[in-house]
Amino acid sequence: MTSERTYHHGDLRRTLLAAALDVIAAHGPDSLSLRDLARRVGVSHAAPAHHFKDRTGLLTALAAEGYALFADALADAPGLQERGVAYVRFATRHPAYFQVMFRPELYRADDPALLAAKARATQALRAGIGDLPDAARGEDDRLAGIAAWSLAHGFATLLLTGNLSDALEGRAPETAFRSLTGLIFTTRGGAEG
Amino acid sequence: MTSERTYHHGDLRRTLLAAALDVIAAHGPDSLSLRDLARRVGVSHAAPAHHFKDRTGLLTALAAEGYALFADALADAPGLQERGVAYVRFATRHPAYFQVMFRPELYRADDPALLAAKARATQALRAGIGDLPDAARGEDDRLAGIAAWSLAHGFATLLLTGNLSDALEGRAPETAFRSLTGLIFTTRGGAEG
DNA sequence: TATGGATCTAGTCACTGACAAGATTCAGGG
DNA sequence: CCCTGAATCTTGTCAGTGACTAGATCCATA
Repeated sequence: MTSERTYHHGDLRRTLLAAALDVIAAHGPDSLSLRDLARRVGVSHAAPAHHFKDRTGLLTALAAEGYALFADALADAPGLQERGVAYVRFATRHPAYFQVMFRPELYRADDPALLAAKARATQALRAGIGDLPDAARGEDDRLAGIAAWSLAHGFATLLLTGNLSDALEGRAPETAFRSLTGLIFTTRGGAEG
Repeated sequence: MTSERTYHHGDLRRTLLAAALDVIAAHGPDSLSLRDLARRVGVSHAAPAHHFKDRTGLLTALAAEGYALFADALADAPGLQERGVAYVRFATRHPAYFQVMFRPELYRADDPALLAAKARATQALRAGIGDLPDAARGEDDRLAGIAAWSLAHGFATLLLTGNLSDALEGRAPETAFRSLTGLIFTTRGGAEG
């Protein structure tokens, strides 16, 4: 498919997304250029526009994909603590997705596909704090949920920005996060799913 | 000074930084353009280069200033919990500084002035977890320090990206964060400075 | 094999960051 | 008072980018 070049690429959309992930993982979302992407893939500079309309469109597609994968990763994790670990693991394994997802100014936050995937991820994140909807929960449970989210998100973010590299001293991030949460949440018995 | 326009601006450097803060607070660091900045201030498009060399230079200066203000804000806060509240308050009051500070790809992380300011902020952040250096502390204290940092940073980051707007339901962020930390850290007695 | 839609190319425009060369202003010494 | 050097700012230019338009090519299908 990709070896013999024809006029029609075959799966340009998928190829562009993959290339974009590479670039973002290596140099961040800011340095992502549609023209550079087109050059890498070997198409004209305007080809990406047909699949994504514009740069924001491509990043919107990436964010939607990211939220879908994120929801899967969270849903597979048993218990609150392991869901936090899965959160951190996702950030380290898929830094490109993660960075785009949490920079809403990069994409169209009202995109239907993205909203659906994000809702699924939010759902997976909330599960286990209590299976009740937000409104039916106690104030403390809601705050604890925000706390757990903040803890995982802060750890992941600091990690990706290089702010924990010396503090961890070579420890695996996931392991450090697991023992860290154990330290905090054991007294409240928050480790059950 | 600013009313009567002469060839020499008077304090162009300061004026450019202020304008940059406005733009970043309104539209994020990505949309910051040196040429737009020059237009706003009323100088030629190349004038900013003399003070900051390039775009990265301007953002480096902003980050350094931000870390200095951040260190002050943290140092003024009594106790670990209030230091966390100060962390969140800084993020909400100075979103432009905060965003730039925690996106190291935007600036020159090896800049001496920036390193000094950042070291001061790190010092202020660590104070109270234990006045010992990292290496002399117990494993648990070190992890608890990372946890506290992650919690505050995650909360602040989620807040600025709009991810907590519905979860907080109109509550003041600082207040919510205070009760949230109280919920978690009370059992460990981590509220003393 | 003809047709219409999907996919991709080529050309262009305004904008940006970076650089180079020159103009203006200021401070200080003769 | 003028002269000189340094600091500050302007003008001109170049390559790279996102976005848009028109047109070329290919494919399915009838």
